Amino acid sequence: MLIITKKQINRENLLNQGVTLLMEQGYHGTGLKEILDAVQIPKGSFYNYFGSKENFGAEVIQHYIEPFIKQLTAHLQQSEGDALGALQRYFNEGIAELEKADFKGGCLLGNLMGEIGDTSDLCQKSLQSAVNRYRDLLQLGLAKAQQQGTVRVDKSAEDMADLLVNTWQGALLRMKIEKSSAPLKQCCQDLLGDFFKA
Amino acid sequence: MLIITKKQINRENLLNQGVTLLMEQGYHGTGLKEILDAVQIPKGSFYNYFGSKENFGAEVIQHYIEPFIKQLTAHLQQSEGDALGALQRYFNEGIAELEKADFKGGCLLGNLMGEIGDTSDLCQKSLQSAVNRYRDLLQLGLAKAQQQGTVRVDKSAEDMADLLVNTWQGALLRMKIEKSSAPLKQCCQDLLGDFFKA
DNA sequence: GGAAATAATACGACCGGTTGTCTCATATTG
DNA sequence: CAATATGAGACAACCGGTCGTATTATTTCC
Repeated sequence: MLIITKKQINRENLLNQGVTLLMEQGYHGTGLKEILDAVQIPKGSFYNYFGSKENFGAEVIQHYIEPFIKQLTAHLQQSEGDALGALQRYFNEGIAELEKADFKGGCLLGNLMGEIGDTSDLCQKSLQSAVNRYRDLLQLGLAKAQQQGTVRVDKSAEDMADLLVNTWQGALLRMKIEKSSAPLKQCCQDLLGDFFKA
Repeated sequence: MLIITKKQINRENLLNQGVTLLMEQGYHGTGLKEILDAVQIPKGSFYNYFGSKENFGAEVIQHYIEPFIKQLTAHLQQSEGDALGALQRYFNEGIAELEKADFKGGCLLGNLMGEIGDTSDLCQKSLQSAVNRYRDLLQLGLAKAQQQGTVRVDKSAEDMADLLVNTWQGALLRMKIEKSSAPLKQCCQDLLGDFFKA
C-alpha cells in the first residue's frame, strides 16, 4: 500500500515554493516567513522537516534540477538518431520558457553559485552534485552526437559539455540584465551550431 | 587648489569595503553595519553620502569595474602589435589573482547579476553599463586582432566579445563551487586559443 | 580683521519590522 | 499509553532607514 503522508505533501509544497522564491529573490533575499506564509505552514513544522534554512536550500537545489534532468533525458531518448538536434530542440524549449517568464529568475543554480557558492559548504556540495548531473547528461548527448558524426571528435565530450554549461550560465546572467533572449540564442548558435560541429 | 575632503575619503573607503564584502557575501547577505564598522564610519554619514543601500550598490558596481577597465586597457596598449596575445596575457593574470584568492568571491558583476540583476532597477542599469564597458573593450581588442590576422573575420568582434564575457562569467561560477581554475583556463583555451583563431 | 549669524555636514541613538532558531504545550498516531 | 508530529509563539539579534542634535564651514556685517 502506498500512503502519502501530510508531511510529505508539506515538504513538497515547501520545496516548490522554495524553488520559486529563491530563484526570484535569492537565498538571503528570501525569508523563511515568506515561504511559510505562501504555503500556510507554521515555522515549527519547517524546522521539523528541514532542520535549518541552509539544509533547506541544499534540498531546494536538488528539487530544482530534477525536472531539467527528466526533460533533457526525454529529448535525448525521443530523438535517438539525432542527438545534436535533440540538444538544440531542448535548449530552444528552455529559451521559450524563459521568454514566457519575461527573463525573470533565470537559473537557480547559477544564481546560487554566485550568491552562496563559496560561503555555504552544504549548498556548495549540493550545487556541485546538481551541476555535475546536468553536465553528465549533456556529455552523454554530445558523445552520442560524436558517434553519429554530427559533432567534432577532436574535443572530448566532457570538455564540450562543461563549456556548454558555463556559456549557458553566463548567457543566463546577461539575459537577466538585458531582458533579452539574444545571449541564449547566441550561445546555442555559436556552440551547438558552429564550434561543436563536425 | 586641489583639496581632498574627508567626505571623499570616506566615500572611497566605503566603496572599497563595499566591493570586498558584497563580492564575498552578496548584496542581501551583507548588512550596512558590517561595512560601516569595517571602515569606522557612522550610519548617518552613510546616508549622507549615498542615500540608500540600493544606490550604494549601484555605485559599488561602477567602482568595482574601474580597475579591470584600466588593466585591460593597459595590456592592449602595451602589446600594440599582438592584440590576441594581450588578451591572453590579461586573462592569465586574472586567473593568477583568482587562484591567489583561493577562488573566493569570483566576479562581483556576475554574482550581482544573478542575485539582484532582475529585482533592482538601479543596480540592473549599473550592471548593464559596467558589463557593456568591459565588453566594448574586449571587442576593441578582438577587432584589432582581426586586423592583425590572428582572429577570424567571419564572426563580428562584438559577438565574439559577448561570447567571451558570458563564457568567462559562467566559468567563474563553476570555479567558485569547484574551487579550481580549470574552468577559467578551459574558457581561454577553447575561445581565444581555438574558436576565435583565424 | 574679527565677531556674529547662517548654512552645511557629521553623527549615533533609535525606529518599526524582520531574521533564523528554538521551546513547549497540544494533537495525532501506532 | 508511549512516541512522535505539529504549530503557535518567544526570542535575541539584526535589518535598512530616520531624525534631532552637535559640530564644523562659510558667509555677513560692523
